[in-house]
Amino acid sequence: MSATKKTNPGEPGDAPAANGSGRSERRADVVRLAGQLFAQKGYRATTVREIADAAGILSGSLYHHFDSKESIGDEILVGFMNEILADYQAAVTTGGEPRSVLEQIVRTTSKTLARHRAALAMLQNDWSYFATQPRFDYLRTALREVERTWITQLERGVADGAFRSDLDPRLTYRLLRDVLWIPTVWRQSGGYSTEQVVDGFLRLLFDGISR
Amino acid sequence: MSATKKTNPGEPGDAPAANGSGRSERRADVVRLAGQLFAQKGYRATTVREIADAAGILSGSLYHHFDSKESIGDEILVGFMNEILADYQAAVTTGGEPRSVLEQIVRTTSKTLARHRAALAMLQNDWSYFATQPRFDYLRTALREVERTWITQLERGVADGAFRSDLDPRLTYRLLRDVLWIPTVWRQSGGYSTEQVVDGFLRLLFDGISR
Amino acid sequence: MSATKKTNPGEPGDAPAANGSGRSERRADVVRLAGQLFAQKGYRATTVREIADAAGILSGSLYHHFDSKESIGDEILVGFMNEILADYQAAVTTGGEPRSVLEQIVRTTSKTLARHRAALAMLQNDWSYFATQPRFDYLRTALREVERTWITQLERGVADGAFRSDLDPRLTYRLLRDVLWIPTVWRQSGGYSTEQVVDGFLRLLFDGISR
Amino acid sequence: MSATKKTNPGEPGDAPAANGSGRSERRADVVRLAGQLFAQKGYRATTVREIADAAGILSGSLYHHFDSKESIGDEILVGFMNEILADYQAAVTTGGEPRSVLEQIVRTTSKTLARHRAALAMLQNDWSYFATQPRFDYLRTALREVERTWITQLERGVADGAFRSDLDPRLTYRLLRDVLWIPTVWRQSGGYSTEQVVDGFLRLLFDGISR
DNA sequence: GATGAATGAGTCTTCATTCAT
DNA sequence: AATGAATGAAGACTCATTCAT
Repeated sequence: MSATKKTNPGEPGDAPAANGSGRSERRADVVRLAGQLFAQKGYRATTVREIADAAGILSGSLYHHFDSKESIGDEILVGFMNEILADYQAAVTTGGEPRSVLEQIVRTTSKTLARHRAALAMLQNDWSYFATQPRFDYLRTALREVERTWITQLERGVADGAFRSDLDPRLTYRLLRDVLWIPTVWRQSGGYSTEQVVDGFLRLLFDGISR
Repeated sequence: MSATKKTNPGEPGDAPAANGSGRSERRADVVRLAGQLFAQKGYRATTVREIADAAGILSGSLYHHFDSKESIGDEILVGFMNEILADYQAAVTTGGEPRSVLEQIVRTTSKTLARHRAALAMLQNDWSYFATQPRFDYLRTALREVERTWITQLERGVADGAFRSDLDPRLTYRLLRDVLWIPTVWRQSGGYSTEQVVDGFLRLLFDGISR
Repeated sequence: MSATKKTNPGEPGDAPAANGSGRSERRADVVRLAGQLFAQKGYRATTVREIADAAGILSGSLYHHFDSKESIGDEILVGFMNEILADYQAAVTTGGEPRSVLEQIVRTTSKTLARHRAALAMLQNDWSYFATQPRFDYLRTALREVERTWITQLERGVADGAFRSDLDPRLTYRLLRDVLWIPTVWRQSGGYSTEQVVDGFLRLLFDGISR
Repeated sequence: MSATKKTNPGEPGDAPAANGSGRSERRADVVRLAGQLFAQKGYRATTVREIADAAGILSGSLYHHFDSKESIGDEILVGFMNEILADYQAAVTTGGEPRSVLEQIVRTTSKTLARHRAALAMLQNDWSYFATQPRFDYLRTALREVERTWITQLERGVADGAFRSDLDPRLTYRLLRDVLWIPTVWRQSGGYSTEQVVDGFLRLLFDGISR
């Protein structure tokens, strides 16, 4: 969607012989390193100097690869969001029953979330920042899509009798939402495997804690 | 606990021209105003100049009332945390059944949270900052206390057969935790009254979404 | 028109007792000093550090008085342009004959130009910069006004027979324009008094060099 | 005069795989492209990266052809100045009457100016820069030569009665100078042909605007 | 001839804080 | 209590230039 790549001056495909994998190892290195720092200290609290230090170069040299700190953040977030949206679409496309659609969503996104801890941490720590930057509009768009999907499935479930008839889909999603996104659960699972966490969550979601 | 009051050394409360009412209206004013700003834009993203502007004074003049920006944040958070802890202790002291203890916790803290939106927003937006500052250790302490209480009550409920026997108290708390704190739910309830939100949450907690 | 004044937080007139002359001596000092530097080395080539050094403060301290380097430049240029426009309007308002209107314009603006050497130098050295900055739109607006005035007076003169009938007002203004603005003439007159320069110019303008 | 060519030491013009046509097409290309950029945005405001982009290479590769950005500017200005000086010398060498010498100067240099718009724009936009760089001393030297010529011819004209006896040659040249150099007139003539501009200028110069 | 990565000095700007008045 | 001026350290970013490949 966004993600400034700082494309080479020439036209794409201009390089004599393509370099297989990706633009540059260094570049990918920097993104990964920056992601770790962003996750630890937050996006805003991380300085470009720290990123450069981690990469073993001078801060000015970062701008050889990216045209701003935002571009780095953007690159991390775009990749993450696209995968999440794909997870949702895949689950919906199955056309399964509401309960199985939601279950698939939780199971697949939990894997995606685990692979993108940096992005997750950034969203939690610096949401108030990203939310105001036009460049990151796609985040809000994606979140709306996620909300729509949940509400739709909850509504279907209420309609076909799978879920409680007194369930308020919108309110329920609001209550759930934060559990879906909050990193602490998915990040440091504190001794629990991802499986366990997911199963626990699904049980809680469908049945609550009562016997 | 913390909260630097900048009391003139040795003579608490006897300002030359003290005005009956309290320490200082100005001071309370500033804290309230700062809280609003912190809630809107986050603690770190709010500058002392903005706080001063809101109070109608110059930024340097703030240092007459507080010895640092941290002191203001501290004041806001200490008050909040103390009330929350009191809520928990009150609920536990009743000695009621686990389910009713948890219900009371949810019902009373929801009111406290509503009264301290600024603190709540600060914790969400700038947790990564407060978590690293020794001065704010009491936040982590309080959170541990909260966790201990939930786990204890969940364990009691499993033991006495009120909750599912396969319930993992620690994991369940982790899953729940974020819902307890995340402001979005309690803040702008989007058309729902606090009552409705609390009832919805309790229903979800105890019974899940299935019919 | 523009010129960010960095107005005090409170409402205007909020100060207990007005401080006679102007906002601040320091501020005026900085503007003057900056003007000198801008005139010598150009606006872009002058760094805020140099300005601060000249004022005997640190570069960051400049931002107590101005909110950007541009604001300083703006302040210098706005004052200049307003005076120039006033000169033109005054001359036109007399309703005199074209020749006398133009003569008055040259005579009064020459004095204004002498008083605003910094602005003049900035316009010459960094026109290509100011011309592209939306903030400085008023410069282009003012220049259009000046052009309109000259062309109008030249047309009137051709019409009433005071000027050559084969005179092309627009082309003539274009040829003249630069003489009107270029600092070198008005700045270091190299031994000539301003009077002499103005008289020489008017003679050249009206009669050329031929006998 | 100046203009670093980066000739391989000692062996001018015998590049290993020299290609009949000239030193290098690339090199000439870059100079032309750079000239366009300099003319548009000014010399200092143009970055080497922009020049390289325009040439379809990376900025580092420019240093294969030139040893600095200055060298490129130098190359452009030297060529221009040499032609201008040649124009002046040719006109003077005719030994014609002052009026015809000046007329020839205006007519021939106007063509040269039209061919070197980039150089002209650079001198206007960045004169304050070139004027301080020792490397560009030749610019000032050339300008002095031009001044000397005009003053000499004006003096001759006053002496032989062709020009007004009260004409001050030095002052007159100062007034005229800027018209001679300022690009706006010669560059975008706004609907006028170069012929028209030159004729207009000569008429203004010799006869002024009065009837 | 060109690439791509890096340098290093410098740019404007921000902001919590201090302090004489 | 408050002002107004200043500090100083840090922030993101720019750009001409170098150089191994």
